[in-house]
Amino acid sequence: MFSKATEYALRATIYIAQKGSEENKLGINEIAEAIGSPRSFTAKIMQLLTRDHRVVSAVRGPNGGFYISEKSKNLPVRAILEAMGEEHVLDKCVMGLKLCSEKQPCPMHSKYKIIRKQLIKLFVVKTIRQLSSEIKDGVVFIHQGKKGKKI
Amino acid sequence: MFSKATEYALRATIYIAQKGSEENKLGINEIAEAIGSPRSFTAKIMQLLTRDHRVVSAVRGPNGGFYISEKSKNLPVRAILEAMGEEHVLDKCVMGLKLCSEKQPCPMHSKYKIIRKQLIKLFVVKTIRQLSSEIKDGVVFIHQGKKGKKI
DNA sequence: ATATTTATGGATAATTTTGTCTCTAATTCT
DNA sequence: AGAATTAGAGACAAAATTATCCATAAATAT
Repeated sequence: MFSKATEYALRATIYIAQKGSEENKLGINEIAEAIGSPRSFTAKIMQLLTRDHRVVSAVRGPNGGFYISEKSKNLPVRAILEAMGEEHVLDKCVMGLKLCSEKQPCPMHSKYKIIRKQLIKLFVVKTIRQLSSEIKDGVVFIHQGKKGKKI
Repeated sequence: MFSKATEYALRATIYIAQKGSEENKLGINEIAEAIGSPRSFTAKIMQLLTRDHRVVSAVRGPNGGFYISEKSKNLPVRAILEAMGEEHVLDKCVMGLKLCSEKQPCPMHSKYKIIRKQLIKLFVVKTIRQLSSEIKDGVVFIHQGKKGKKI
């Protein structure tokens, strides 16, 4: 559904929200290890999440690291998608039609729009805070996926 | 949600199901133009859809081309995803966790599972035939999308 | 049989996404 | 002030996806 980058962003943000705080900032090494993402790539992603302090905040130097302000924790999960420039995924036509709409619906439109509506709602009503408090004990954030060639 | 390849596969299959028949096979040029996909790339995709005559059938030579048997039209849309090796997209965890489950749910699991269920159902109950009969007049299958760099 | 038409298969190229490395800038501590 | 620590930024590399090209195989028509 989302790109690897956005998956990492979701995991990193929620992990930071749960484990960190302004007093206890988390370093990129800890974050990357915790969520099972490549360190340097994750650092890049953090740059997207931190610019303009929109979602995540960062402080350099000793005892520096990443944290999420209490205010930012009230942002909807969608804010993470926005920071990653993938919020359009929620609105997209299943068949990839640019012009899919009520006026010119693709064959799946009428059925999918109901699902899309719930999907959008999920990302808008759920806040980062709510999600971070929903992490169950023993849940591993690590994902080791591999893909084979298809064509 | 899906790869470009799979989007093209969905569009091509449904287009062929609606416009073609065993008596009136459609050529790759017509198909690619109709659905707004690159010709040669679409030819590759057709190879995936036609192997073992699972979804689409193909005949070479003059008056040859692609068509979908009446039997295949009764296949669920999911069969297209399977031919493209993307059926897992329907089951995937939103956050990309390999081990996301009832036992070890990611923070979005409980809410998303309801949506996922509907998504799976949509792809299983809807047949290619049903979708092909749902194409509204004047609907353009063409999509001209562009992407910018994110990182 | 031959020419024509159409898909097939393989190699290759372009683009995008993912991932790495290194040097720099900011911050803190002593 | 200087050393240490941490994120930031840029160039670069690898891998996956998307796209193109060309020679070949199969089928038809003449």
